[in-house]
Amino acid sequence: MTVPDASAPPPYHHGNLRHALVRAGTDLARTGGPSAIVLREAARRVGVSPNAAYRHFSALPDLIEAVALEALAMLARSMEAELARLGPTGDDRLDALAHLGAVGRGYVHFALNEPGLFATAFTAPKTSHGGGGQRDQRGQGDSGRSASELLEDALDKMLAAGVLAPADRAAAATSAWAAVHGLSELLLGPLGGLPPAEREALIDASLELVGRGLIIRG
Amino acid sequence: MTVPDASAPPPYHHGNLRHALVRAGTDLARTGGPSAIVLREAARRVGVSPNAAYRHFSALPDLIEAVALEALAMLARSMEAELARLGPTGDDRLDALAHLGAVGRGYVHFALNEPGLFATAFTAPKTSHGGGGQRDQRGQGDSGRSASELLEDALDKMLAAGVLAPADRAAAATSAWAAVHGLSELLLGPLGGLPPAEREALIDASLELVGRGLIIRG
DNA sequence: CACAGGAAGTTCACGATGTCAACATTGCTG
DNA sequence: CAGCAATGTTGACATCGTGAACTTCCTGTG
Repeated sequence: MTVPDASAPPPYHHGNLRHALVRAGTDLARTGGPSAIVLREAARRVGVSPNAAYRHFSALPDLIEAVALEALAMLARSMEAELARLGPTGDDRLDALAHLGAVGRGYVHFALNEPGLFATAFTAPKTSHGGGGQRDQRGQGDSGRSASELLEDALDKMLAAGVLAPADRAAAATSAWAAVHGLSELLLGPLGGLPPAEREALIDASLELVGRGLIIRG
Repeated sequence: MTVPDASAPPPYHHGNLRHALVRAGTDLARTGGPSAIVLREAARRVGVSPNAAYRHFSALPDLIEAVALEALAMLARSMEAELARLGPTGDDRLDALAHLGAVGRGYVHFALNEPGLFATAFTAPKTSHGGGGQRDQRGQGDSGRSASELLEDALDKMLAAGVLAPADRAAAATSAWAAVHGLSELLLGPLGGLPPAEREALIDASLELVGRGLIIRG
């Protein structure tokens, strides 16, 4: 279904090498994290000479960054998926809280389901930011919104529902992100051996702590 | 001052190669993170053949793990340093809160001051845990307590002061750790370009959020 | 419709790295 | 003082990222 015409021989030179390499790189990262992305192996899997990659990427870090962008998009999709299974309760406040929780859950679950890609998503964006005008660096989900934008949306909803104090709004994004990101890393690293049951309980507890910290006092 | 006897020629074979290699590896990690730890270079710096390292480490990951342990110890020391500058206020509750804050601040500051070592501290402990009886895996600070133990101490103090609900005690450690760890990673990664002033404000806000989430309601 | 231009790949080559196997050295122990 | 075992050294390999030069083959121009 991906290939429109299977009978024809592979097009011109290859067709779309760049995309194929990113796919191969993604597969590598999936099982071994960013350091598993090895240029020669990716080329090998695509059936092309190692140096062919240099027609599409300036160097290895460039490929890795492309994979990271892909991973970021998947992260966003995971959050969207969790959002999609949300039923409105009728109470704006509860809805807003649930919204934030879903975003967080989607985040942590992506990390747990795709540890290699998750790790890849957060490494080495050191390459020049180019011009400087663009506020978003791609990596969006199906809704066209990036992971961080989905978080901001959730916080805005809380603000609108009156569960989040305007004064806290600014730091809320980073704090919430930090809590969820840290939890993910911990679950993948030091707390790796945790049984699924305890793990889920911990996720719930942590998300609740974030909520408690954010919610307007009283 | 580090070398007790500078007049004598280097002892037997080398003296204490293992330690020297870990030191060299630490220096490498300091500027480039775990991936900058390269066996041959470490050996080169110590003035020894590459393969000499294999008398002390089964392979590269083994060296990296040793460096990670060293980094963990420095992390603990950073937290201890922050604790040391704490003046008792007379109020147990405030003391407990300040204690937790200091632990968190020591954590984040270490991450910011030693990004490479911080990154190294949390990577690839995948090697077999050996027997299975030992509850602590080294990496202690000068007080003999590891970073995670220092956190637990802070939480116990909060419990004793009545600021932390016993029911929350279990998840508190992980949640607090996650928040602080995530904040550190974010400040080093996606939020890397933040000006110091904003950064400090963010740290304060995040630590306060953790406090708010933990503190007994009311 | 041929053909030049250039994009996309290929082949060769190099230096660096992790690691294995065999060999050399040296301090300690009986 | 002899030999053993720990500690280092040499030599060799496969693999990796990457640069330079060469080859194919699509595509736009006359």
